[in-house]
Amino acid sequence: MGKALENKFQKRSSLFDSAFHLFTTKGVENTSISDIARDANVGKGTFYLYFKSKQDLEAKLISHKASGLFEQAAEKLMTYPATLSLEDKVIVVVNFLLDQLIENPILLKFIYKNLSWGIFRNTIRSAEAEDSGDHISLDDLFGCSRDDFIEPDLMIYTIIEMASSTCYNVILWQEPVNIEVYRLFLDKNIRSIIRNHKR
Amino acid sequence: MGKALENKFQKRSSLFDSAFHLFTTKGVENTSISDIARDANVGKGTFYLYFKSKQDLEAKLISHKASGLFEQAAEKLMTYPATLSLEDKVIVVVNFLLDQLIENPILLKFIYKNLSWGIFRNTIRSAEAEDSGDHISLDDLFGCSRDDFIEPDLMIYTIIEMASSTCYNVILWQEPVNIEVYRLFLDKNIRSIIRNHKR
Amino acid sequence: MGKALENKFQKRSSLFDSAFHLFTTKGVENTSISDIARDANVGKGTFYLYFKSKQDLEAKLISHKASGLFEQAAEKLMTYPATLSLEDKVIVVVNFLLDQLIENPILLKFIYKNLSWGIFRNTIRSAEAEDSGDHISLDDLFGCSRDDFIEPDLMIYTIIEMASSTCYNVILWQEPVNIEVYRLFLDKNIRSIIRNHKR
Amino acid sequence: MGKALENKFQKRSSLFDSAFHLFTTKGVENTSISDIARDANVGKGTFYLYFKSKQDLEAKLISHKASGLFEQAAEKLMTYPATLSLEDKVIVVVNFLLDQLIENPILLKFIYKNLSWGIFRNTIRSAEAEDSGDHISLDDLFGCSRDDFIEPDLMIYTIIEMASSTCYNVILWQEPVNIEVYRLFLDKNIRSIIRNHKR
DNA sequence: TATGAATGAGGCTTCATTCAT
DNA sequence: TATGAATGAAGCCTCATTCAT
Repeated sequence: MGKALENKFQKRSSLFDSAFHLFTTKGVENTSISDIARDANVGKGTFYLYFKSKQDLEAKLISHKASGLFEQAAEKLMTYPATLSLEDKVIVVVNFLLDQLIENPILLKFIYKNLSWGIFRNTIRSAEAEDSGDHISLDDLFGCSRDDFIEPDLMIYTIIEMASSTCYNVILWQEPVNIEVYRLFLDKNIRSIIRNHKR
Repeated sequence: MGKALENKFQKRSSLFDSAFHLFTTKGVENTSISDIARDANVGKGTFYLYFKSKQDLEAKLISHKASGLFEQAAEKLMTYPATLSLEDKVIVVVNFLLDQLIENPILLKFIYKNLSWGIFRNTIRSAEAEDSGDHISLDDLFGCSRDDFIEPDLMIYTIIEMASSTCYNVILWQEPVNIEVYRLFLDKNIRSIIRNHKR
Repeated sequence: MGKALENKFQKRSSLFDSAFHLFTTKGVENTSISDIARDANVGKGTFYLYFKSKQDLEAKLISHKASGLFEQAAEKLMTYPATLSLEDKVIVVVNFLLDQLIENPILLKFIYKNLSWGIFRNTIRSAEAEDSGDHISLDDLFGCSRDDFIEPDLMIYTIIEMASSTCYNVILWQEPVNIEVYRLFLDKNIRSIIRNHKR
Repeated sequence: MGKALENKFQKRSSLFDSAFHLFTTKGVENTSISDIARDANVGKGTFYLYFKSKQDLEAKLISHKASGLFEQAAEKLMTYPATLSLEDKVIVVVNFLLDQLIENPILLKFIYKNLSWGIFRNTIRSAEAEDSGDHISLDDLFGCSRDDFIEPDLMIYTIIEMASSTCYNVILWQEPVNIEVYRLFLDKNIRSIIRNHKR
């Protein structure tokens, strides 16, 4: 039983890995379920035992990858004193994510358009996903100082959207400036946004 | 001759309209070239007289729509005194675009992820496109006060990315706040970004 | 398992039969893959499980049919005493093939231009084909008396080309003479060619 | 009028040239009427003013090219004394054709499968073609010594089929021997065939 | 649970042919 | 006579999905 279960997880994991590899290499469009099954050394029919469709797999894969990122960010934050101001906490998190994506541009390419409010909410806040168990909430991330801000959700939303949408070109193509120059302004802009939301 | 030429423009235009309608209704993915041709009352082969592929049409359509938007924004700006500060000019333009997209959320849905640096540069700055003739430059938009700013391109880039990526959910789903609330903070944030780039 | 394998052979065989029927009836050009699949009571996609393209099927079909013919010729030759002169052996083989094609003009029509040096060498001599296993060599056919002739390959080549290219019109259209008249001269001419190559 | 007629011939000729070029370069199959018209600098509709279809053009082109060859062969024969034996005349003609095809393997490739009894008869003997006027008859070629042979048509047929079908591989691929070796045997074999038909 | 052969709908694209100019 | 835009039938091929083993 344990072995069967292990085997099951292994197959699912293998499908995830193959899909990620193919999606980032050939593009989601040009990757067929056959391709994924073949690459995962799994029968074509087996795919349907784990995922309803390519879209289903794609969503779960994004969720999976994004979860991993945010988890790591949360862990990173733990290493800092809890007394850190929210402003500094956000900076720490954003810069950590930036570092991750700089190191792993393929991951960036994949979750680019999806690492935004929708996925953030679904990934971080919800517990409906099957990948549940290891979720963290927004409040976990930033502590319970929400009362100090006007529209704190909007604030986070704006920061995430701005950071994720701008970093894509900067990291991948050094456009319109390289990442080091960009980081200076990003930090400044984030701090401004936070201040604009202070009560 | 004149008639033939007129007919040609009409066909191309008809294909554009049908494609826009179907893309925004059913999604680009679920729209086939057959669908477009049928909707445009045009033979399937006729499509290929005007576009190389669905991707080709999509790119041209985005460019076409975005061009239109920016042109209108530029015209709008003309109605203001030229002595307006760049800060105010940007605010005027962004708010104009916001108004357009609020009025036309379908257009927003379509150009959403594309109204960014890449398309902005290609659409506004370049003249290589076949749809040329009616392009406007970044300098036309904001005057020649670039020297007053550090990394003015990055500044514009950041503003465009932030505004376009945040407004999507706000306009379409009133998430995480409604557009009127959002506008207050957007203006503040834009002004902060501009100030952060002042020399 | 045995059943599945049997089913597979049956499908392939069915596709072969349908293709042969349609190719000889409507011509290769005018036969679509859809036609073949429909005639074989097989899904269109199934075709591609067995053949890469129509050309692929065509080549395999020619090889298949020609192999069959030459095998039978070889078997026929076995029934004659081994002491037969090469001249007589060739006459026996050619006349056997002629008889086969007279009886089966549709087969003649199909393999007509292909039953020549290229296909002969590829079909008879090579073992690289997937349909391998039942190939016979030129030496098997004629014994090892090659040393008695100048350019024995050229001799066989000339005979095959002459016989195959002439018999087409004669068998199918009785042009310029009927087959019985033709046979008299063919035998004489073949014997002459063989003598012209004798050392 | 003369100019219009000249223009007409020029267009037809241009279409012929382009078709020959494309047919021998890309193959008949892969050449579309559009290709031919474009290559000939002629409107697509214009094609249909001169030919009914690609097949029509192909037949006329083969006829055209083969006619040219045989005409030249006849002219060549004129330079020999009329007292030459038929055997020698045939050898002269065949060797002349061989020389032409050696010099122009592209032409060989094109008319290969077609330079046989059917086209020979249609090209040489018939007068129904639109390219008429410059035809020569079999009798013109060989004089009126037909009575000296049994089945003279079959004799010529056999020689033509043998020579044309064998020379293809020999000239183009030097298979199974090179052309110089082949020529020795070809001449011998032709002479044998003629003798086999002598009364 | 795992497989992969079979399916056929439906996508893309080409091209012969027509016809208004 | 000459053109080439327009057409839509028809071909090729892919692929998500099913199902018997």
